[in-house]
Amino acid sequence: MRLTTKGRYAVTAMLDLALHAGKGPISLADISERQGISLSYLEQLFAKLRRSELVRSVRGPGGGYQLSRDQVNINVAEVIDAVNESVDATGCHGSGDCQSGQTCLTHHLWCDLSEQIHAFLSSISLLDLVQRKDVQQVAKRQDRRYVDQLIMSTGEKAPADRKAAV
Amino acid sequence: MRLTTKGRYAVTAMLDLALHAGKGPISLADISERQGISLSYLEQLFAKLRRSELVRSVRGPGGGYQLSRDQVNINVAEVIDAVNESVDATGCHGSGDCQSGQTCLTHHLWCDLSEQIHAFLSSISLLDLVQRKDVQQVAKRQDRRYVDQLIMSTGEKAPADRKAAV
DNA sequence: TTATTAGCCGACTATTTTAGTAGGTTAAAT
DNA sequence: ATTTAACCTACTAAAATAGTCGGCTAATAA
Ligand code: FES
Ligand code: FES
Repeated sequence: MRLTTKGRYAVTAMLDLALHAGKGPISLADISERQGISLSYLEQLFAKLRRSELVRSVRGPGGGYQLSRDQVNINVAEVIDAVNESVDATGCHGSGDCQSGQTCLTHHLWCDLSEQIHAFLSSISLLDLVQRKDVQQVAKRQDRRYVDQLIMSTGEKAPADRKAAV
Repeated sequence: MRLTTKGRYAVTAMLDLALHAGKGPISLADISERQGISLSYLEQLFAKLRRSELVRSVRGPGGGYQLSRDQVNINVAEVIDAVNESVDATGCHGSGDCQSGQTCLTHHLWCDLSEQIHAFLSSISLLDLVQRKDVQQVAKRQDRRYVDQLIMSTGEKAPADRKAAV
């Protein structure tokens, strides 16, 4: 079992998509900027998310990604699973044969744990996350920061005027 | 967050110790044999388990390891923790600053998950495991196999007589 | 006393995974 | 025609995993 940045990035990116839904496709460059994730790495993750049919892509200018299902119908467990980070805690992947073909002493414990984690993560939908106060706060901060950077790069306003400009 | 063979081995070995408690110290060679874990690797794991004061060692012939506390007072979470496999699912180790010093979008989700896993694993004591039917069955099989091998290596009985010999 | 047992300790290593980078191709819009 | 942004393959540095190897020390038993 493992849960590293790969799975965390995937969930974060999907949540970013959910938060900015209804404004047309979101480009990976935007997500990269807002969430601080390398663009090329995001591309790899989204290739997997697309293969798992969790997102739809639109090519060309103004293109990007959209959730392929309703937010309430996508849960955290399947996002993590899509990028090959299994939520499985057993060493035998459930088959009960990790000790030279036979069941090891702790197999059932790991099965129970896997079930526990899976039940928890699959009970949480993207909509649940979008509606959380703490998520909304962070999202607000990120959007402000993002707009700031856009203005900075266009580059005609002094830092003190930034907030007024928005 | 990670849960690999390191943590699984540690729990398995500790459970082996619990199952054979009351028969004096258990040598790592015995555990290695029964559980199919490399002896040298076990030594490394037990060095950590000893530092965390989960086991006591007895040196010399007839020596080995014993649980340093009652089975009911050792839980799975602390065993995993002792071998440096954190049960923490966050990327910031709880400090909430993984996105260049600020809290990332999914921080609270991973905190919740960590809490969930920790609550589950710390609610299970070695005694709980020892009392499980499935554990007892596997333990029985392993003990039989182990005795078989002892006889084989002493080597004076034909395979057909093995069971009678015990 | 001497051999054996079994814990203790440090260093070394092959393999795998992670977290990326780099460089290009293709489809759609302006 | 140019730009945008998805798409794709291959490569890579660094870290972690799952060990191995060799030697040392304390305690017991012959
Ligand atoms: S973890 Fe399933 S048999 Fe060991
Ligand atoms: S996981 Fe804690 S801040 Fe990102």
